[in-house]
Formats: sequence, C-alpha cells, structure tokens
Amino acid sequence: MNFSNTLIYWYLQNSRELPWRKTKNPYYIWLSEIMLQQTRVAQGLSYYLKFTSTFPTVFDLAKADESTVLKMWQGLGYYSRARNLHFTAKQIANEFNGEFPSTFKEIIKLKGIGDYTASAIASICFDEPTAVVDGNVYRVLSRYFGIDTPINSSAGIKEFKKLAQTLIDESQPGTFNQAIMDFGAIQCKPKKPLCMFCPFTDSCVALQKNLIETLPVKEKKIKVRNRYFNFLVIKTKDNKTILSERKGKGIWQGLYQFPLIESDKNINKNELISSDEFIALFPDETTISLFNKKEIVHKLSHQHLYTQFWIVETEYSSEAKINWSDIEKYPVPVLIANFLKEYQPKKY
DNA sequence: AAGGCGGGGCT
DNA sequence: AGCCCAGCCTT
Repeated sequence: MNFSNTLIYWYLQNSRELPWRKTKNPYYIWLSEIMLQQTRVAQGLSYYLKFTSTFPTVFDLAKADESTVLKMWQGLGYYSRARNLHFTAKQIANEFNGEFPSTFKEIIKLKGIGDYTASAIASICFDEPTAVVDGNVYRVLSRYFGIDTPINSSAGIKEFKKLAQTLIDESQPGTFNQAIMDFGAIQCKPKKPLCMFCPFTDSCVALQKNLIETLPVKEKKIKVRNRYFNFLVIKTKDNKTILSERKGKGIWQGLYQFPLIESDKNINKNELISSDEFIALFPDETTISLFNKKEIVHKLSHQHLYTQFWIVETEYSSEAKINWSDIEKYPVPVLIANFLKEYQPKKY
C-alpha cells in the first residue's frame, strides 16, 4: 500500500470523534480551524461548542459586538484570531450574502486565513485537493521521508507543501488531510511517538536511521523577554474602578486591564507611589496595599510577566466609571481573570 | 526573512 | 526550563 492509502486505513481505525467532523458546513469548519491554529484540540473544543451554540450562523457572529466575541474568546489566546474572525464574519454576511467562498484561491484572501486554513476548508468542505501543512504534517513527513530541511525556513515551507501536495489522495482530499494531522497528533507525536505500533515501521526513514528524536529540524529559537507589571486595582468609595482597553501593537490587543505601570524590575510601595505615572493618576490621597505578597509570574510563549496587583482605595476618582459588578462583562487577559477569581471569589 | 502574538500541557 | 500545539500578520 502507498503512503496515502496506509494513512487513510490507519485513520479509519483511529480517528478522533470531534464535533466539526460531523459537518461540511464551511462556517463551522472555518470556526474550528481558526480556533485550532497553534492550539490543541483539547483546549479549543469547549470554545467551539460555545461559539456554535451562541452563533449558529455566520449572521449571528457578524451581528455581535467585537467585545462580545473577544469575551467569548477569553482564555484561548492569540486574540487577533478573534478580531479577524469577526471582521471576516461581517464580510461574509454583508458582502457575500452569507455564502462562504468555495475555492482555495478565494478563501485565502480572507483576513485571518493563510495557506493552511484555506487548504483545510477547501479540501474538507469543497473537495478541492489542496494539501494542508501544519505542525503535524511537518513532523510526519520529515520523519517518514527523512527530510532535515528546517521546517520554518522558506525553503522548508515550500518543500513540504510541494511534497504534501504530491501525496494527497485527490479522490478524498479532506479525509487525507485530517488523517495526516490526526496521525501526527496521536501516533507520530513530538515526544515518544508510538513507533512500535506504527503502520510505517518498514518504510519510515527516521525510524530506520534512528532520527526520530532529531526530526523535524527547526532553526530559530524564540527569545523570552522579562517584564514587570504593576496593576493598579482602583476601588472608590462608591464601588467603581478603572479598566482600559489595550490598543496599539503589543500583547492583548482589544482586551481590558487595570491601569498599568510597567517598571524594569519589581518595585516596592514607596517606589510605586513616588513614580510620575502614579502621581499623574492619583494626585489625591489613597490607601495602597500589595495584594499578592509574592510576585505572580505569568508566562507567555515570548514574555515572562512578573506581576504585582496593588489595591488602591480612594475617596473618588473621575476616571473610575466602571462598577465592580460590571467587570466580568469585559474581555480580560487570563492574568487578570485569575486575579479577579481570587479577589472576588463569590463571583466565580 | 524575521519577529510578534497566549495559554496550556507534556517531558 | 524548554518544546509544541489543525498559523497568520506585519515589517
């Protein structure tokens, strides 16, 4: 049996039962694919169920406020996915009359959809033989064929796409694509792959040459940046606080946070209240206490955030317009959601 | 071509 | 601690 047939045979016996496998509706497939970008199935699953029940059609999603969409996305990460999802939903609803584009060439034009996602939707929903290349596919192909081209080099990206395209079963492209991804996720795992039960034991180059541990090759490593965050959790006498939206380029675009003073190291109370930024925010008398005695380290893939939450009690602040009971309506980073869970446990 | 963007699970 | 996950966008 050739590669494709062996793979599909494996898939018939080992595929995972997932809700988006029961449909070819491009709206649902699109939703699942966006959610699963750089995200494990286990993490994305509950979000998929929540989105499909709250927004059964693309029109429902298009009608929602962006803030509502972000709130529902809260905790899933890479929030530009949610903003692009919403943008594209409005485009499909308003300009395309709710009809999803049906060819790879048209699909890839949509915001938030790249080569992988366009291939997935075109193959699964419209039977177009366009091969997906995600992290699973890089791993499976680099091992099976013994290819050491770095998967994140431009040469590697082209090479693996071309190879996958020659392997795809043109009579069932969607099944082939899902099969190779499931195979990578379940069998040909990054660590401790299940080579002893593998249908490719006699043809896998990496297994024969003992290269399983070294393939695939990835060339760059990400640098981690350390940052020191001081969130000012305002409480006025009339039970209001300040939240502001993060704009611009950095992390958590579109999410809300307490006023933030960033420093180049952990600072104490005196250093905080004597800083220009603090004085600008609170010229009047305040009572301040540090909520977390030990710094909270929140790790993103590329930044480590050393965080202190300062409880700032003051008589009144003209900036404080949000009622405490309304905080939960705002989309916030997990770092802040975790704080709120401890600070006002009754709410959760 | 390179860097930025979350959060969580596994080793 | 480091790596990876149904990647994409910007510069």
